[in-house]
Amino acid sequence: MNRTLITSALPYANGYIHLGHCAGAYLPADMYARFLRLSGEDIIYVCGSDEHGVAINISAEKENSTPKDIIDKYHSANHSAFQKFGMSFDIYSRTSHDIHHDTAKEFFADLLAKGYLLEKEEEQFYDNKAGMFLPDRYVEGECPNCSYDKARGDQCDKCGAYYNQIELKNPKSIVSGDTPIVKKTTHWYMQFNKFQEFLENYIESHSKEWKDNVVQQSRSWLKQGLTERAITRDLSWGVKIDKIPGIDKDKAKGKVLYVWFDAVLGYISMTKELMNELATNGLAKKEDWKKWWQDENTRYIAFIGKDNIVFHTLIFPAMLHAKGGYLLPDNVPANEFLNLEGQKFSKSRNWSIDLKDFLKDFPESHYIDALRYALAMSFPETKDADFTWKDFQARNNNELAAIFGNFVNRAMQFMFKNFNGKVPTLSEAYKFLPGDWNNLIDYFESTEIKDYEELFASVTEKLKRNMNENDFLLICSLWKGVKESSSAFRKFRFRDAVTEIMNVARAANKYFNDEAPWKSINENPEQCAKSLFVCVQLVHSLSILFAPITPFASKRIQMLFDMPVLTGAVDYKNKEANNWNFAAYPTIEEATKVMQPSIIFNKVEDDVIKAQIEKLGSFEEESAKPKEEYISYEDVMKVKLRTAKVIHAEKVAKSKKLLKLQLDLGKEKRQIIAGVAEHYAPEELIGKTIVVVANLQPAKLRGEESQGMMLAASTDDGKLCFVTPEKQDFPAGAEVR
RNA sequence: GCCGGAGUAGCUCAGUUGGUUAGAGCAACGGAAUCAUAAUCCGUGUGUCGGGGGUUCAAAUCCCUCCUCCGGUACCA
Repeated sequence: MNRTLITSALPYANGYIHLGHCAGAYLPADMYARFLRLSGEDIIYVCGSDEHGVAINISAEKENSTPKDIIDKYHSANHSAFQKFGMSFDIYSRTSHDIHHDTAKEFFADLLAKGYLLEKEEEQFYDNKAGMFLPDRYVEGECPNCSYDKARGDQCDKCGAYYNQIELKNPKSIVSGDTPIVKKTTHWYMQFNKFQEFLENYIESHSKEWKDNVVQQSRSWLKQGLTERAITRDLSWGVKIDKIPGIDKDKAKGKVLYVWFDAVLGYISMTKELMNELATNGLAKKEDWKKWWQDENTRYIAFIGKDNIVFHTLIFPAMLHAKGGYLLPDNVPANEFLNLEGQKFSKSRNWSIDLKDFLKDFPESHYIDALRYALAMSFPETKDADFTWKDFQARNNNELAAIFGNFVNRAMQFMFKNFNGKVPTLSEAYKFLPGDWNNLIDYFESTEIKDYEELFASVTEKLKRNMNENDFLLICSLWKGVKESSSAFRKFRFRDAVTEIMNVARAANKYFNDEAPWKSINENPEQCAKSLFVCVQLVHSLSILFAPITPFASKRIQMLFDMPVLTGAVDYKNKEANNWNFAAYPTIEEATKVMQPSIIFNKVEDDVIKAQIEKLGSFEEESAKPKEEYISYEDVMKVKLRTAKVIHAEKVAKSKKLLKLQLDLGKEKRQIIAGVAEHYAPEELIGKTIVVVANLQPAKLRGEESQGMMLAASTDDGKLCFVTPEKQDFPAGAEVR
């Protein structure tokens, strides 16, 4: 039996999952997992919350709670949303568990012992009052580059410059508000440069079968050359390293693993956790996690979004290789990004659909199936794709409900009304049909496919004794759908797989039309019985083929028959059967009792869609207004604003956003570099009177001196307009207050 | 600016290593049918394959150049 380990990128427990995430790393993985389970493969699908990192600390402080509260909140919210969405994780755990900490520490200890980690002493800010070092965003100060006074420790939000935090001017600890002191601290660096050649070979050995975007991005990183990267931080929240064997306890005190180092190891620790759980039920041994991570017969597939590529193609593989004995990903099928109604997902603009919100508005399982289907049909497999509500509606109404749902409904209703709720019994004239159907599929299976048409034409009359052209064509379509979808799934071409499956439902509708049982029920009841017998097989087969996409609907359909339900869900006791290929065979016996069917997919009305579209971009309740801090009158007076007339404006060479403005301030002339080139053409500005900050410390931008700052209003979504005096002919150089 | 990616039918997208009249689904139009949620089935495409140039017997596909869009990165005082 083939063995496949599947993981999806661990969602960060500091926010809610939205549809973009689902389309990127989760739904494809779930479909793949369900498909493989239905194909009789031995698989586990592992995922969970990533619960460490500075951002969680900061959120906790902002919300006046603890990191534990934050991760509990988001972990349980995301876990429950995923469950309702039909995700078939074998385990959805969290990196805050002890077993994870132990696993991460073991990796660290081993890499340390092997000499892959470098200890480096560096200067960092230390808050005496709080008694802690101040990593990244724990310190604010004036940007050394642009003098912005709320610049963070690692990067300035305003100008985007990166620098070493001790370069900040007037630094302040955001913990105590005190001015921090500079103190020496030790951090550990992983020497990724030592794996450059190994990783180049690794990437090139997969360059043919991996997606282009994945290979390209990995190559691009390798081309720049891998460098040493810090893998520890001074923080109280995370995997503590001070008790690791062989480490200097004093130096390691107060240090935790940098989140990117520990998060990817979550896949391993969660696998261990799963095996421990299964062991308590006698379904596995505790040591079995090694089978999944170290046995060469296991394939490892890591599903991610494109933002995670290098972590899974370079950094994690380097870690696994350094540790030794571990499998590297066989494939990293990264999706591109999903847009929403033509724009990027954005929480701050409320341009987003959180999974939990969808589930709240559309709690019925058929809507969840519809969402899965609509997303699957627009997976960003080769390029960024777009999700629109109208597309969701059309996919549901015109395809899922009209083609698949309608076939199931018309066939089952007809049978229920005309055959007393039982699968029709075949008459003497059709008694060979089930057997020949089986033989036909066996024949197809045993033949190499060059051309479907040719293959189908090669079937002799002997193999289809009781079949007419309709029966034969339908069986061919079914088998082709089973084959082609399977091959598409294995190539991670999910949209193609779903299309192939939908084509089977189309063929089934055509069969029903061509056989016209509503006519033959009177003219030729024996043929009518046969038609319905065939249709019932198709209903069951479709429920299996659709299971990776619409597991809830598949379950409802299969519940109509008195048979085991097969949706590719987690089931450790029934692993062997290859139900995927079995879907091509007739499996429902004559005279089987069937339950009364009901409509499977309801339509989505226009007003529902309209309401959802209107919700986008608007905030339901007034979000708590950010508290503006008051400043003193003196502070205001410190800023000298003056009117200025633009004499000349031109683009700064080789820059996208910068304009060089020559200004008349009455008594003097000045040059200002302004980042407005994307909003104003130079000639639009010439002659305008604007307002500038006159006493700003001069700075150099792109080699040009800038002596002030031009006032402009801007919105979160990037609109910008400059501020002008109400009377445009107002004298230049006038003070503004 | 640099590095990636993209630009194909009204819409959403396929087009594998260059090879016959460029495809699918949806929408639109015409027809058939009335078992079924007016749901189905059949038929219907004059697309400058972003523009221009080049290589080739042959280019959506390879090369050059320009334009537009999206990421990342470097300049948003």
